[in-house]
Amino acid sequence: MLTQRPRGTADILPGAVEHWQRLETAVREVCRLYNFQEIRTPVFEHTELFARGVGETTDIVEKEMYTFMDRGNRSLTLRPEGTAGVVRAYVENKLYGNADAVKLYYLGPMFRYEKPQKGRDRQFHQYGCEVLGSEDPAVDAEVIALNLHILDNLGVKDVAVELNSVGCSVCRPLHKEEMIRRLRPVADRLCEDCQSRLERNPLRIFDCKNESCQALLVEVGAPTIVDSLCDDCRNHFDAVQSALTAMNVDFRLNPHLVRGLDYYTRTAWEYVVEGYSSIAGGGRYNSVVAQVGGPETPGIGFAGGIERVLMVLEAQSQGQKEQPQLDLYVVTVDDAGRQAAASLLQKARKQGFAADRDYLGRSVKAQFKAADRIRARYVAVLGESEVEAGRVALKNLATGEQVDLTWDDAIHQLSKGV
RNA sequence: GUGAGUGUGGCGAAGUGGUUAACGCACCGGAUUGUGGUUCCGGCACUCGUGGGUUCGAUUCCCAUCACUCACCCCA
Repeated sequence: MLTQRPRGTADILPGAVEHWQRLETAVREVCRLYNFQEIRTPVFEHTELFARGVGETTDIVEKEMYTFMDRGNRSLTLRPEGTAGVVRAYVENKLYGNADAVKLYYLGPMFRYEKPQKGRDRQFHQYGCEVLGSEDPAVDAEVIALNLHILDNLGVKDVAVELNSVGCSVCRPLHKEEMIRRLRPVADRLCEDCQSRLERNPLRIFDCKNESCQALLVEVGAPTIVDSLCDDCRNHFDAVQSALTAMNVDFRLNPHLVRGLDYYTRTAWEYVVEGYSSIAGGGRYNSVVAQVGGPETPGIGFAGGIERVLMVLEAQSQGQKEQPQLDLYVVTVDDAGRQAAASLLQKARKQGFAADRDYLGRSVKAQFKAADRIRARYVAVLGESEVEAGRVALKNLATGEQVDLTWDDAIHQLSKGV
């Protein structure tokens, strides 16, 4: 147990961490292009924030939060998602004082107490963007495009954007009522899951894989949410679509798309790759800021699952070769060589070359194999004769060429070749 | 949370109620001794997830537990 990580957590080891860094770099770079700025908020917040911000009746709040009492008897919760904390920071620091809409992004660990499976850990990681202070449909389109840009830069292929509008506080309740009115009389013919969905979130019934439920929806003529939008929402949704088209962003309408968090209004979307669960998703949330105690402020954002994006990326990029990791590997053949090695290594490193050596006293042959394994470009052989002459045998591992040089010349040589 | 499956050396993977648990890869050493990615020879390494129980005896049978995988739920 001592040597076993907690369930649903992962060690990100060398070899994998490079992929994480690449993703993080892509997020930062693309966000810069769209003039989004990074924000870092605490990993835990007052439990209340999530209860109010994410929604009391969501699965997240009802059964997935990591909640604990601290020594001061405060109820705190490890953040299950990123938006609530960002909104809290926005309100607390009065960022709404800005004339412009505030464009923020974040990156970091999130926590949900769930049964782990592929692409679903208890500590997982998201990157996400939020825009606070504008309900311009152009913002919706821009945010949708932004993540597509990130995924594209990373080389994720075949990403489809699924788009829907889930209405607002005016039209959604009406739609919900209508759904319930039509389905309640035949509720006993719905599957078990859908019977509970009917009261909580009837929209989800459209997502049920059970054919009889789908047939029942048709039979009772249940309206989709997009068909029930109020004029304002309809216009907004139309404008978002034209903006996306104008930006050359492909999307497909999915009238059944529902997002899990209660706070979404109007635009809701997901990024899906065939054969995988959605790798990112977002939505507009026009009531969250007020919900959390700030001034009535519209917001919109998305979050991407880092593990999920990397999973797709890995599956799609089989057989990509690694880059050389080391410029120089010092092979020592005897005590004289081993003693001189440190000095040669430091000289090389101070010149900006990545350099390493053997510390296990292994044979020359084994040291060469090690140099190969870590893809060193050059090997410098140091033995008594070299040390006495103040020289090294420098071998290019790719070409097999080996030359006898002074240390300075050898280090100079490192900057040449590939 | 529900259902199913899996858990043997660093990795992959055989195996049986009973003396020293195969093999492959990797790793280490050697092949006239200071040179790599091929070959040959030799070697190191396993509390058989963990804890109980049955048994003269269990890695192999039973129970529990932990972890992982898959599906559902839900989500990133």
